[in-house]
Order: sequence, then structure tokens, then C-alpha cells
Amino acid sequence: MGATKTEYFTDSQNEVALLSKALGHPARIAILEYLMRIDTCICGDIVNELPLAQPTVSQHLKELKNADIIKGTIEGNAICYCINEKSVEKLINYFLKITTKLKNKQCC
Amino acid sequence: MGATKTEYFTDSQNEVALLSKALGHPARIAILEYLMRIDTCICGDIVNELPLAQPTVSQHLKELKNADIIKGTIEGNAICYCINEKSVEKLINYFLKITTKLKNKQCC
DNA sequence: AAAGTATATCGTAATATTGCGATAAAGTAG
DNA sequence: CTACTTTATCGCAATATTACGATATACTTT
Repeated sequence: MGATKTEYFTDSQNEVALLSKALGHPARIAILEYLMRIDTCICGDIVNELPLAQPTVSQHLKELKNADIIKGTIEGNAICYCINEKSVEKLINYFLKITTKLKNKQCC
Repeated sequence: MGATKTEYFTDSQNEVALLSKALGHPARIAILEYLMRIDTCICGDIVNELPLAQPTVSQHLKELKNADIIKGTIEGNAICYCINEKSVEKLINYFLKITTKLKNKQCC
């Protein structure tokens, strides 16, 4: 009890849920927006951009990385994080499938 | 400690996070897929479609409703649930903004 | 080597989520 | 009214998430 019953659902359902879950926190959305805003990938100061302690930010980055939403490569002392476009596109395509399907119905 | 510090983030960031979070569970994705699959909105048997107990399904439906991803109207004895296209579109538009922004950069 | 900088991990407390049995609420059918 | 059906809520246990101080790791500069 308490844990998500992943084994009861399809791979596709679990994947979409995992991606969505990773984006289900404002701090992680703020991280995405920051990565989007700066033009270069050499970051390293994400911590200063967020109103959270360094370990907390590190943890959020880890979750985004686990979900494959961002990629990080070591760049000397700092780490270069950037958005993995493919994962975002996966979500877009999935949600687009829903809305186009809905267009063909009249609903409540 | 432990609770999300929503007040530190913008309304937009919190909204996207809230929508994403609501979709961050395979059961709730499965519910969306079921609502998408059937052609009529008169459902009432979502419980039988999922490998979870009735109170659990009811709770997931509540969360989707709270996030405004589905709408439910009472239809006699049963309840008619359907997808709120606008919320899904909000997410699509937000993620599209990210990917189009990324197209203009060369990245790692 | 020593000090500094940047990121990760550990440990822990507070809170949230997930899941379900039991029960309530509200309608329908007989 | 009584039995039945459908959905919601309560209460609780198990687990997960969030946040952060302390500390470790790893690379850079002096």
C-alpha cells in the first residue's frame, strides 16, 4: 500500500506519467525556464536563480535528469545542463493526440 | 519543511506544475485514455476499466477534477466525466514555447 | 599542498501521495 | 419503503516527496 502500482499499467502510460511527474513541481518548471532563457548551456549558477537551498536544487536537477528531461555534461568545474528536446516533444505529441481525438466529438 | 514552496514561484510556473502533477500518475493517464476512447461521455464504469479499487479510482478522478483536467456532471445515478480540452491545450502551448525557443540555439 | 568553488550525497524531519476497507450519500428500481 | 447501484468520503497504513544542514567529492586556482 502507498506505492504506485506501475506494473498494472502500460509502458506508454508509465512513461507519460513519469515525464509529467518530473514537471509537476514549480521549482523544476523554473529550472526549465532558466535553461530556456540563457543562450548558452554553460550554466552552473542555477542555484542562485532559485529561492531554494543548494541541496534542494541539486535534488530537483537529479529528478529532471532521471526523467531524461535535461542532460548534464561535466564542463570542468561546473556542469553544463540543457533541455532534452525529445522528451518535451514526446509529451507534446501525446497531448496533441488527445486534443485532435477530442475535436471529432461533441462533448459535455 | 517538506511542503512545496509555491509562494516562491510565479502563478504560471505553479499552474504548469499543477497540471503536470495531475498527469503524473499512470492511473490518471489511463483514465484520460479511457475517456478518449469511448465516444460518449456517459461513463460510470471507469472503475471496471482500472486495476484499482473503487475508492482509489474516485480519488484519482477527484485530483484530475481539481486540476481542471476533467469535468464531471451528474447524469442521474452515474456521473458523466469528460476531458477539459483547454487544460490539455495549455500544456501543449507551454511545451511548444519551450521547443520552438530551443530550435533557435545549438546546444550540447 | 592548501584554499576556494561547484555539485552531489547522506541523514532526517515535515508533509504529501497512494491505496484500500468500511461506510456514507444519493439516486434508481422494485 | 426497501433493496440495489453508483460515487464520495473517512480513516489509516505504507510509501514518496520536499527541503535543508552537514558533509563528501571533484576540479581549479594559488
